[in-house]
Amino acid sequence: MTRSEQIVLHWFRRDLRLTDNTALHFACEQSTQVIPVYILSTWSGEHRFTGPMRQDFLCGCLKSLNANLAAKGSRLVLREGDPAAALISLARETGAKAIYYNRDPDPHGRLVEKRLASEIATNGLRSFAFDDVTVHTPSEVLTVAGQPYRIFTPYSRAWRLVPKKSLLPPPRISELDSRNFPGGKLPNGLPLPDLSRWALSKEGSIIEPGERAARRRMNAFLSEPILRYAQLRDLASEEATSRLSQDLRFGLISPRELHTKAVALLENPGLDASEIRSIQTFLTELIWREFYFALLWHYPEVLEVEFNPKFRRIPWVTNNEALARWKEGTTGFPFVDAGMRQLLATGFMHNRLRMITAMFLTKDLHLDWREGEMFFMQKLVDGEIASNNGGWQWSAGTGADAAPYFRIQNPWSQSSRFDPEGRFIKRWVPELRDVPFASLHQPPWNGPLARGYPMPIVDHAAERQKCLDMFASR
DNA sequence: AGTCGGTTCGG
DNA sequence: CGAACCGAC
Repeated sequence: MTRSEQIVLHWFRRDLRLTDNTALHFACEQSTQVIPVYILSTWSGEHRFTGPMRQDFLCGCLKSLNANLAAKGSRLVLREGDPAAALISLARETGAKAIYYNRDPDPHGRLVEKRLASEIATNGLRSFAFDDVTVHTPSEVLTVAGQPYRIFTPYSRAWRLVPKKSLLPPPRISELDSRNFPGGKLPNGLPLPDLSRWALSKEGSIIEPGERAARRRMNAFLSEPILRYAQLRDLASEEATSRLSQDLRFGLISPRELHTKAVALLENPGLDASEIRSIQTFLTELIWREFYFALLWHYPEVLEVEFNPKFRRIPWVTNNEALARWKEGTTGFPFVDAGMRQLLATGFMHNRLRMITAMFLTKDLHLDWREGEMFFMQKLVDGEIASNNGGWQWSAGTGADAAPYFRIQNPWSQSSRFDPEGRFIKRWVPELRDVPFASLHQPPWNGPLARGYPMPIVDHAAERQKCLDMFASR
């Protein structure tokens, strides 16, 4: 394509940033005018895969993206409905000849791209798609036989050996100025959305959205906490995780940039062994994210069934009362309830608590992991289909390289290991504020722990045994 | 990215 | 008699 007088669209999707954005970079490089567009969804009320917290974060990100574009002399053009139809009609209105976008590797994203590709061909338009959501695409990390990996450790070994692309140059003024983003000439669009668009209302308060806040979090984490990540990340009351999951989910930061910067820290000669181990532990977490994207790419059926065919006939129980108690955080297991209430109040849950609450749902209550998977998607700001499914199947013991079914976390001993003084529990379950912390780590033998706090809904030791029997008989 | 129940070992 | 270790699930 020649650069002269070429108008193109950049379709923003889950890449809500200007920095190191692959499709946006090439759109700017290969055209003279880039029209930035985002297509809003039109559903209303309940949604299987999202909810108010994540939609609210999205609204904040769009507002921030619009402001960042305005600083370059442009603005975000918002349209709605079927992306293929909306993009084609916007291209027709503006005389754009091509649509640039970053691929969304989840099944829904792939479907939309397929429709766009087929409709675009009959409209005299071109599209240019780029890989941007992960450091490596699923097809870049395969066994020597060309098969997808099904076990994490060999996957991660192969992943590390794949050559890494270099980062895109920081955007030059000329690529992002008003010649590329001609604000005055942009077509009209919808106003920036708020939750009323989907007939939702907000409950609780979420982390700050937008590229600037995300970059601040990334730089803060890389400047120091990453060096203690291995020792502290599992402690519930230490805020020692990276807190970057929602930023990767919405593409507020580039996974390549995060990876490159973390690897660069390893070159620092002043590091001691535990600091090196911490950086490597964090890199391993990034690779888990890539592993789950690859699994969902190669095995999209995991959204419906257990990855491991051996466990597709587990008789998961239906118990609406128990499910409701789990959802609202009133199971009588302090650590489980604290995690669930953190989720309800903030749209976030500490990773250790995600495992514990998930194992509690599947191994203590014997409820279907798909119920928990859906609930997490509806509540989590960082809800990512691939990682969420991978995590749930891991916890349920049904997944690729999952926890063996007999590895069952004990919610009482987990809290004594990872919240010894009960600080996390007391923060999120205020009824328990005055309970001596030692009492939080064992089943109460003497009536409720506190007024207004329920007795445990099940006996962990007994349910653990039931679970072992249920799986062993498969 | 387990827990449990059993055994061994040292004070 | 508790901590450390070990195999089984």
